[in-house]
Amino acid sequence: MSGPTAANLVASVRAVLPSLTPSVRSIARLILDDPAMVARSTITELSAASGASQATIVRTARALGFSGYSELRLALAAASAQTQSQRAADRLVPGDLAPSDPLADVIAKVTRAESDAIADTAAQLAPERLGKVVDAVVEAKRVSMLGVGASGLVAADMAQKLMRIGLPGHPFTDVHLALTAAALAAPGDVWVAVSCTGETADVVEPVKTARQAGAVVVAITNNPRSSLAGLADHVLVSAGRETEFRPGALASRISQLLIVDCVFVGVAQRTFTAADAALRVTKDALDRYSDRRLRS
Amino acid sequence: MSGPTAANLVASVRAVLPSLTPSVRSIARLILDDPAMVARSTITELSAASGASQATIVRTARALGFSGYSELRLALAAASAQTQSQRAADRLVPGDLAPSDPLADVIAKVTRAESDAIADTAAQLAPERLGKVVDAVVEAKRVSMLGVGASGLVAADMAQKLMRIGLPGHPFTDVHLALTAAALAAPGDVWVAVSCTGETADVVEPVKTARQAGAVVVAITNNPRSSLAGLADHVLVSAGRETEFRPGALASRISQLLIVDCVFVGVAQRTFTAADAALRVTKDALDRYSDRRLRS
DNA sequence: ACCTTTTTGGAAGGTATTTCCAGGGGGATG
DNA sequence: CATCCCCCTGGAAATACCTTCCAAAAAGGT
Repeated sequence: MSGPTAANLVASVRAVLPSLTPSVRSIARLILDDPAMVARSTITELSAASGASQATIVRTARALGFSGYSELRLALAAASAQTQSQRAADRLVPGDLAPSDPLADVIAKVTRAESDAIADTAAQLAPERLGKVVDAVVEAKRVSMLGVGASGLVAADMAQKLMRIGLPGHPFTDVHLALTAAALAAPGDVWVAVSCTGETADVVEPVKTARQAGAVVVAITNNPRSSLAGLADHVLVSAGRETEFRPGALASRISQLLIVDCVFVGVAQRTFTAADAALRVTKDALDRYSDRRLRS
Repeated sequence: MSGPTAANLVASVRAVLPSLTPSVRSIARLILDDPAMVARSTITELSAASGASQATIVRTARALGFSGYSELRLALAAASAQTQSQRAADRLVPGDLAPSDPLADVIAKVTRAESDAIADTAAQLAPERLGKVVDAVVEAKRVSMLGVGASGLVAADMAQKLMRIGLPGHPFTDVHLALTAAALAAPGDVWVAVSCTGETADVVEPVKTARQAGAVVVAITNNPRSSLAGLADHVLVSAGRETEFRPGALASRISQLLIVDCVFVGVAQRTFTAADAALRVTKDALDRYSDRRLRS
C-alpha cells in the first residue's frame, strides 16, 4: 500500500536508484529533477514527455513502493509542497565540489552534504524497525559487527559503544576471521553487517554463513535492494547522495554512524540501569588512569 | 486554471463557504474538517461517505477555484503535507534524552544533536586555519594520525582517506607504538592528534615527543584551551554540546569526522591530478576484486 | 550462435472523473 | 392560491485516466 511518505520520498528514490532498470531509472531521475512537474502531469503526459510507455511509469511507481501512479503523484505533490516551503529557508549553495573551489566553499559543501545525509537518513529511519533491531541486540547472547574498508570503522564504532554499556561484541573487518566466527554462530547471536553498497562479497559471504547457523542478521546499507538487505532479518537504510568529488562516500559514512548511534541509544535505554552503571564504571576507570598518568 | 495554492487553501475555502449551496457546502466542510482524509479519497469514495453525488463534488472543486476534483485533491495533499511538516518541526524538542523517550524521539534528538554539532563545527572552522593544515599535510613527508578510544576511529578514518589518495600514513591508537614512532619523527613530518577533551595523556605524551623531534602537530579537539591545543601548531576545534544521556560523545565524534572530511577534500583538491588518479586506481582494484569474488 | 531471462511497449480492460440531462423544490408574481 | 421560473441536485452516459496482460525485443549467459 502506501509507500514512502512525503518527508523521505526523495531520499528513498535516490536509495533505490541503482537497483532500477534503465527506463524505469530514467523516470525516477525525472522525479528527482522536478518532482513538482511530475506531480502536475497525468500518466499520459508524463509518458509523452519522457518517451517511456505508461506501463513503465506504473512500474516505476511500484518500484518506489507505491500501489500505482495515482499514489505516487499524490505523494509527489505533498513532497514538492514541503520542499518548496523549505527552499526559502536555506538557499545555501548545493552542488558538487569542483577542484577549484575555495576552502570556504569546501567547508560549506561538505557540511551541507553531511547535514543532508543526516536529515535524509533520519527521515527514512522507521521507529518500529529500529525498535526491532534494538530488541534483537538487547536479547542477543552475543553481538558481532562486520564491515570492511570504511564500513569497518562503523562496525568498530558500534562495538566500542556497546562495550561501554557492558555488551561486548567483536567487530570483524577481516573475511577469514569473520567466516570462522560466522560458522560458529548459534541461534541467539546477532550479526550487524555494514556495507554501503550492500554487495561487498567480504561482507555478504560471512552473513550468509551466520544466517545459516541461525544468527539474526541486521544490515546497515545504502541500498535496500542489495544482496545484503535481501539476506538480513532487519534492514536500516542510510542515505547518501553520490556527487562528483565524492563527498558521497563521506556522507554515507556519517549516515551509518547516525544509525549506529540511534541503535546504541535505544539499547542503552532498554537496559538503562545496567547501561548507566556501566558507563559510570568505565568512565571512572579511565579517569583514574588519567590521574595516575598525570601524576607520574 | 489552478486555484488557491497550498498555503492559503484552507483560508479561501472558509471565505467562500457562505456563498455555497447546501450540498456543496457540506463537501467544503468535509474538506475543512479533514483535508488529509479527502486527499486520500477518490471522488467515488467521497461521494459514498458524504452522501452527495459525484457531480456535486466536482461542482465543489470548481467553486473553490479548481478545474476539477483531481486538481483539488492534489492541492489538498500538498496542503496537508505542509501543515504536517510544520507540526513536526514545532514539536522538535531540543532537549536531552530521557530513558523513557519513545524511539521516535530518540531518533529526533540524536539527529538534532548531530546536525547541530555539524553546523556549529562548520561555523567555527576558519578557512585560513584549515588552509594551513591542508598545506602542512600536502607538504609533509610523512603523516601520522593519533587517537585513542573513540578518537582512534577518527584517526583511522583519516588514515584510510589519505591512503585512498596516495598519501599513506599510520593511525596510532596505542601509546607505546605512538611514542616509539614519535621519538623517531623528523622535521617535515606531520602528526594529527585527535582527542575530544584534549587532555588524554596517551595522546598528549606522544605529541610532546613528536614536537621535540621537530614534527608539525595538528590538533583536532573540542577544547581549544586544552594541553593538546597548547602544544599544537594548528588547532581545529570540533563542537559538541554535552547533554545528559551523553549524545554529546556521539555528536563530538561526528564533528571530528566533519573536520577530517574537510581536510581530506582540501588535500585532495590541492593534489588533484594525483588524488583523482589514485582514487580511480584504488576503486578499480576493488572492483576487480569484487568481480573475481562474485564469479567464484 | 543459441537459449534463457529480463525488460519494454502496445493494446485491452477496468476505474475514476467529467459532462450532460432531467427531475424536483423554493420563491416570486399574477 | 396557483403557476411559472430558476437553480440545485442526482443519475447515467461519455471521456479520460490508470492498470493489467501479453508479446516482442534486448541483454546476458552457455
